[in-house]
Amino acid sequence: MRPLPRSFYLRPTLTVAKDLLGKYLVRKLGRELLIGRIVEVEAYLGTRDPASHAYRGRTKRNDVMFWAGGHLYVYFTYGMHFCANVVTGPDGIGEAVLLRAVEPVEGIERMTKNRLHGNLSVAGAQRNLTSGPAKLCEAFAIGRRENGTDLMHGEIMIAAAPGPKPRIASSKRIGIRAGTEFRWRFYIRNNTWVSRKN
DNA sequence: TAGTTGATCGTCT
DNA sequence: GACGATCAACTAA
Repeated sequence: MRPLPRSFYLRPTLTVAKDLLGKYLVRKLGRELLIGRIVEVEAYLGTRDPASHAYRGRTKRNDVMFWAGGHLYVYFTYGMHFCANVVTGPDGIGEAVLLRAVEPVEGIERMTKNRLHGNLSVAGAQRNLTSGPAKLCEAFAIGRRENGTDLMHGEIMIAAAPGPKPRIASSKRIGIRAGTEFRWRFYIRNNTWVSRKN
């Protein structure tokens, strides 16, 4: 499995966001391989988007958002959770796509163990494993250390996946106060692993 | 089923 | 000193 090339991420952020749906998120963890099919994302458009971490300019926290496309921006929130973004566009613009949910494809046992070690419970069904931005980070063991990871290097990457292009739906973004007028959440229609129905 | 709340801490004001 | 790109447990009806 090979990572998508840098050029994939250097395109307009909304294009990349929709194009990420159906792709594989791949994590090499020692000898184990974790794979999830991306089913839900949100776009954050840098300094022109009031909901974006980059809205008020470059800081120590959001610095990675301003790197060139194809890096991973991981942030800590609510005192306990991590969320992962794919940086998009050329160097210096501060745009990214939040990974909100994936469908587990491979390494489900490892993901379950990772979830048990974290803050969140895996209560009940397997559909709770990766159906939210903090849940998928816990399952894939993505935390502070992974902030700034280059997705070209292979440790964490996004790869092409088999199958037809998924049917895409859009909605308002979740959990934000400003910028609610934009429908920049994209997800695969009728997919069980999407974080909530809409 | 919808709505509310506690947990918990780094970052920015 | 306030609050968040969350989640799960709880309450009410």
